[in-house]
This record gives sequence, structure tokens and C-alpha cells, in this order.
Amino acid sequence: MLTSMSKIVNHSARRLEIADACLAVVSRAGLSGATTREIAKEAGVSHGIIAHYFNSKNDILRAALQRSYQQLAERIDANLNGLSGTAALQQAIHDALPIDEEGRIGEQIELAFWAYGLGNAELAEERWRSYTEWRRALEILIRGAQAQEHLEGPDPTLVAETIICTLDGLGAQVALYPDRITPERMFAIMDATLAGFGFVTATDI
Amino acid sequence: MLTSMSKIVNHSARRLEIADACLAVVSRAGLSGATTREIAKEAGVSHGIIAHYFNSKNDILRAALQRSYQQLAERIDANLNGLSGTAALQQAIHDALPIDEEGRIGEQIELAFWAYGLGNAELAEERWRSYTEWRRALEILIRGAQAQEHLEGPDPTLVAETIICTLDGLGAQVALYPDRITPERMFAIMDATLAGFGFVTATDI
Amino acid sequence: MLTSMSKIVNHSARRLEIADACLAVVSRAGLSGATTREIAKEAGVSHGIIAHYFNSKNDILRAALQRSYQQLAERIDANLNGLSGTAALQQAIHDALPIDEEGRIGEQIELAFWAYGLGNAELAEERWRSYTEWRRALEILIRGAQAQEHLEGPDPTLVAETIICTLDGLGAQVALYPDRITPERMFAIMDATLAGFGFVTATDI
Amino acid sequence: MLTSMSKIVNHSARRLEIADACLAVVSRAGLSGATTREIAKEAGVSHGIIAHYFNSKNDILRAALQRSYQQLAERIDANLNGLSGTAALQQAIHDALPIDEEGRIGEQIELAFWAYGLGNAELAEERWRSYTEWRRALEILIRGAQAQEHLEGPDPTLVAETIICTLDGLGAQVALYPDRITPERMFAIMDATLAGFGFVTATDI
DNA sequence: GATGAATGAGAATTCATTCAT
DNA sequence: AATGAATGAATTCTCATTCAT
Repeated sequence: MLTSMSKIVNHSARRLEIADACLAVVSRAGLSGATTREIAKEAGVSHGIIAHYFNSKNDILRAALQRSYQQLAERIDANLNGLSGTAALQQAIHDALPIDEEGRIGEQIELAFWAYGLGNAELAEERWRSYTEWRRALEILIRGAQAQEHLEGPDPTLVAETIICTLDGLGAQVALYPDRITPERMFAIMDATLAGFGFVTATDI
Repeated sequence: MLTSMSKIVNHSARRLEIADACLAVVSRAGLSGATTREIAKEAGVSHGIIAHYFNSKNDILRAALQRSYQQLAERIDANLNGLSGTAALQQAIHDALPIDEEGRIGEQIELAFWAYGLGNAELAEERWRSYTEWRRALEILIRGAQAQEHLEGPDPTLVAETIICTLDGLGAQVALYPDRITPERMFAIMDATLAGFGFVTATDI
Repeated sequence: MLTSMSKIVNHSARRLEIADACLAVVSRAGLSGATTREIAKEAGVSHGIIAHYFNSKNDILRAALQRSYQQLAERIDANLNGLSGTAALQQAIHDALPIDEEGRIGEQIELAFWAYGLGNAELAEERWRSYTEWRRALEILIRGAQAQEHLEGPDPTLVAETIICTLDGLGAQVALYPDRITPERMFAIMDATLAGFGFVTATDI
Repeated sequence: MLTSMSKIVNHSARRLEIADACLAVVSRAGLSGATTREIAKEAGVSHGIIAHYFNSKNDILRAALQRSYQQLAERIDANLNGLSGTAALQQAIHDALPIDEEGRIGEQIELAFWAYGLGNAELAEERWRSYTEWRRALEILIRGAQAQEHLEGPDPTLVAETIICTLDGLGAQVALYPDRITPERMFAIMDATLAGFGFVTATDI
């Protein structure tokens, strides 16, 4: 209390709120519709205050992208409790699939940022960081699954890369044509991919 | 009549020129840098004349996207001459991979349009058309490969979808991080995917 | 006619119009009041068209500054017809003095640009160019006056620099306190300066 | 009473600190860079507190201008100890010349305020006050010098005005083109001006 | 007295589209 | 068909000022 006599506002919490507002706008109107004005309106704050929390619009987008990745990572982590082996791998992949409305929106946001990253080294770097993290996490799960199934299978890195590519492709599909691919189809595609690497998935049984 | 015909021909030819100019600008400056002014300059025409050939900027983008797909399809077709079975399938996939500078630029263009398609039903529809065509062409090649190898393998549609997803994911990688994935790695990933469906690829031997 | 089918507009003439409008706004509202919007309004054109004629606001200001200098130089030149010796020198100096409303406005514009030049290398350079020209012109007149009066007087460059400094100081006075110094006072000050260098001025007689 | 007094003292002291901070920012970033935020940061106080010490930004600028003039006057006064006649006059003028870095910065600040004063009656008035003071002080020195040299020379007011104009012109030169005029050149110009009024300066001997 | 959050107006610049010639 | 001038809305960013704590 003594240290700060100012209006009690949690600076980083407010930053997150604005980043979330940014994600909401992107999911509603696309990245091109995510103007600072619109983000401010969504966050319920004045336009000018944005500058108080972010240096530039790019700063907002980077924070939003981080937030988006973080949410996915937390969701996957939370569901891994107690699982191991192929079951754990499969669970992680299923969690990464955009099977509901929320997932679809997430993919659209992701896709929007992909393109934005083309001309924006900072955002591309941010995504590369999260890609690397995700790949490493998958490799661990893959090793676990290979151990369980006594596979001397292919290089876990290669498997992880393949899985991520397929997931990314599926994500793009869902983002662009929401109603043209069912969750079942996505499961089937991912199971086929996993089966190709020797993993017997639950759905196969 | 002839004059009218020639005018019509010129008209479409000019449209293609402008669409190509649009692709050139997108590859150089990104979709956000593809302003009507810049496209006109690239095409070597005046800014105002654009309106005579296209109803709107979106119209230009749609034409450019069509052109991009058409070029890829023609490239794949041209290299299939005389090939059949798994070799043909593999050739088509390799042609679809962005292994050189040109391919990388193509993927960046593609990626830029993906995101743009999010808020643009017309562009999304255009892409869906080309996706469907591409999937059907792949299914035919897959059936040929399965026949050659006497596989009673998985549903060709599922295989095609999986392949396209993986290709799309790889395309996004290359577009965003040009120097972080080698052609050899891409071949390895696609071969692993094909192997998972029972195809013995040339590289395996 | 055949070469250009477009609206007949003289590009450079329009540039000058806008530069003049800029000067008008500066004289009315100061440099800080010279927004691109206000300049456009003064010129009777839309705000957006400014970009068609100038790359940036700084570009407009530079053109306006050039214009301001050019007008002064032309005014001085025009009145030198037939004069020589000390009379010519004195005439030039009197023409450079802000003795009427127009002169006062000119000085205010000049003063505004001085300060702006502090943080703007391009504008400072522009002014340096005009300063050098003005000093050289003065040196020639000074040599003529010294020859006429058989003076082996001080270095013409030193004389010119001193005169310009005094003129600049007077200009600043007039710009800041329009009604607190009379033309007669200015003449007296300049005559005293000239007399210090040995020139017998008309007013002295 | 005492508490109230001390508060008042602190209040004015703090005002001076902020005015000095303002001068520091102006010298570093120009008047356009002197935002209230920047001034507060320079002064080491919070942004909001500024309002407790000044009614408006203009208020700050006026205080800063006062401070700037006061510092110059004190410097000149301090160096006049024991001097009289032409020596005192010359000393005052030399002290008023921007011969070092500090002097140059002072001139830049002065110049910045000149232009600002154009559209700001309060600041212009402030400067007029200091101009009058400065002219009166000079007149006294001029009379002393004329007495010493038994000159029945020109009106001291006219001499003072001429000197100030030349000083102001030199100040503007230095402010705008720091490295294009040497202290020696400035001394020469001022000595020539003084010589024109019959004063034999030390440098002449 | 002091803090920093908040506001809202206004700045330059960009751009798709329209229009007179 | 063709030009390029013109429009007006929209975008990001900045900033003096006000306000709740």
C-alpha cells in the first residue's frame, strides 16, 4: 500500500487481458481486422491506453501469439496426467487436434499469425520457439511409446516432425473449411500416420 | 467480330499479366505489400486501368491464386509423362515439395493466401476447388501405386488427405523458416509417410 | 494531347500551390499549426492527395522553405536594376528588411523554420545553401561599394557575415514583436552597421 | 507556519528542478521532443505530479525560458567584477557569445523558444521582458565605455540594439550549424561591430 | 503530495476506389 | 482503352490532461 499510492492495477494482468482481447478480435475478424482500435474496444479500454501496456501493435500480436501457444501447451499437459506410452502420445495428439469450436478458432488464429510471420521476423521467431518446444515434447512421448511397444523404430525427431506437419496441415484445413472435415476423419488421419510408424493406437483395436 | 475477339483475347491476356504481377509483388513484399498501386507498377500499367480488368482488389487476388494453383498443377502434370505406379506417386509428391527458391516463394504466396482466405469466402472457395482437384489427382496415383504393389491398403482418399496435410505442413515450415529444413529432410518425411501406407519408395531402396 | 489522356494538371505547378499553401498556414498558425490536413484545406484539395505530390510532410516543408527563399531573392534582384556601389548594397539590405506586413510574415516563417531545422538535417542544409548564396551575393555588392568609395576596408566576407547576422537578429525581433520596432529604427541600425564599415549611406547625408 | 513555509520552499525548488529538466530535454531532443512525460522522467518524478507544480505544459516552458535567461544574466554579471569601460562591455559581449558546447546548447534552446513564441503570447512576453533587461544592462555598459573613450558617439540604445541583433544572428548560426563558425570568427564579427561604434577593443590592439 | 492509469483528440501516412479527361 | 488526379476513410502512434487511489 505504501509502496504504491496509484490506482491498483496489475500491469501484467492487464497486458494479458489485452492480449486475450486481441485473440478474440483475430478469431472474429481476422488479423487484418485486428486493429488497435478494435482490440481496445474488445478489451473495454480506451484506445490510447494501449500504448501504456504495449510499445507497438506488433508487441500486442506477439503477446497474443505467446498466449495462444501457452494455452495449447497447458491443455495438453493437463490431460497427460497418469498416461504413458502410446496412450500418452495419442492423447497429446488428440488434444492438439482442433476438434471443437475452440480448437477451430485457435487454428484460425494460428493460421493468421503464420502469414503475418512471413514479413515479421519477431513473430516468426516466436513461433519457431514454440515449434521447437512442441517437437521436443513430442519426441519424449514418442520415445516412451517406442519403449513400451519395443520398437526400434525410426528416429523420434523424424516422427515428431512428420506428426507436426500433418497436424499443421489438418489445422489449416479446419481453419479454412470448418465444416468440411469431421473430428473422426482427423483421428483417422492421425492414427494412420502413427500406425505408419508402428504404433498401435487405441482406435485401431 | 475479329476486332472484338482480339480485344477479348487481349483482355484476358492482360488480366493474366496483372495476376502474375500480383504474384510477383506478393512474393517480394508479402500480401500486405501487394497494393493495387504496386501491382500496377509491377505490371507496367497505370494504376487507374486496373479497374478496367478487375472489379476489385479481391478480384485480382482470386485470379492470382488461381494462377498459382494452375502453375503447380501444370508442373506436376508435365513431369508425370511415362511414369506409373509408386514412381508416379512419388514424382508428383516430390514436385509438390518446395525444394528450391521458386518452391519456397510459391509456399509463401500460398501461406499468405491461406490467411487471407480466413475472412474471405471467395478466396477460401477458390482454394477448396483446387484442394479437391489435387486430392482427386492424388487418389488416382495412389490407386495406381496400390495396384502395382498389390496392396489392399487403406482408403485412397484417406491416404491422399494425409499426404496433402503433411505436404501443407511442410510447406508452411519452408515458407516461415526457409533455411531450417533441407530438401533431404522433406523427402525423408514424405517417404516415411508413404512407407506407413505400405509404399516402398525409391529412396528406401 | 496524345501523350497524356489524363486530367490536365501541371504536377510541378500543383506542388508549388501546395508549398504556397503551406507558407500561408505557417504564417497564420505557426509551424506547429501547419498540419497536412490544414495545408490541404488551405490549398483547397483533399487531404489524401498530398501524398500524390509529396513523399512526406518534411518534403512539403522543404519545398515551402525553398519557395520562401526564392521569393526573397527575386525581390532583391528585381530592385537592383541600374544601381551600383553603395546604393546597390544599401538597396539590397533594405529589401531584405521586413518593413511591411509581408516582410514580417516572411520572417515569422523563417523563424519557424529555423527552430524546425534544429532537429532536421535536411531543412538545415536547405537553409545553409540559401545562406551561402546570400552571403556571396552580398560580398559582390560589398566589393562594388568598397571600390566606389576607394575603401581598403575590411574583408568583404566578414562584412557580409556581420550584415547577415544583424539582419537575422532584426528579423527575429520583427517576427516576435511585430509592433515594437519601426522600419526607421531598422534602417538606422543597418546604417550604423554599414557606417562602421566605412560606407556612407544615403540616409546619413 | 514553518511547515507551510518549508512546503512552499520545496514547492518552488521542485518547480525549478522541473524547469531545469525541461531545459535538459529541450537541449537533448528539441522542443518537439520535450513532452511532459519526458520532462517528468528527466526530473525523476512521476508524470502525474507535474500537474501539481504547473498548470499546463506552457507553464513549464515559460519557467524554463525564465531559467535560461536568468542563468545567462548571472553568468555575465559574475564576470563583470572589477571591469569597467570598454573592457566591461567587451567582456559582457564575449560572455554572451556561444563559444562552447554549453553556449551552443543554450542557443539551440533559445532558438527553439523563439519559434514557439510565435504562436504563444505568454512566451513572447517573457522573452520581451528579458530582452529589455538585457538591452538596459548593455546601455549602461555602453555609456561607461563611451565615457572612458571620450566618445560623443551614437545613441547607446541604438548601439545596444545593434549589438543584440548581431548577437542573436550569431546565436542562430551557431545553433543551426554548430561546426561552421569558430569562436574567433564570432569575436571578429563582434569586434568589427564595436569598432564601427568607435570602441577600440582589446583584440584590436 | 504522489502515482500511474486512463482518456480522447489529433498527428502523418496509406490505400482502394472513383472520376475527369 | 488508358491515364493519373482526386477522394475519404482507416491505421498506428503520440500526447496533454484528468482522475481514482
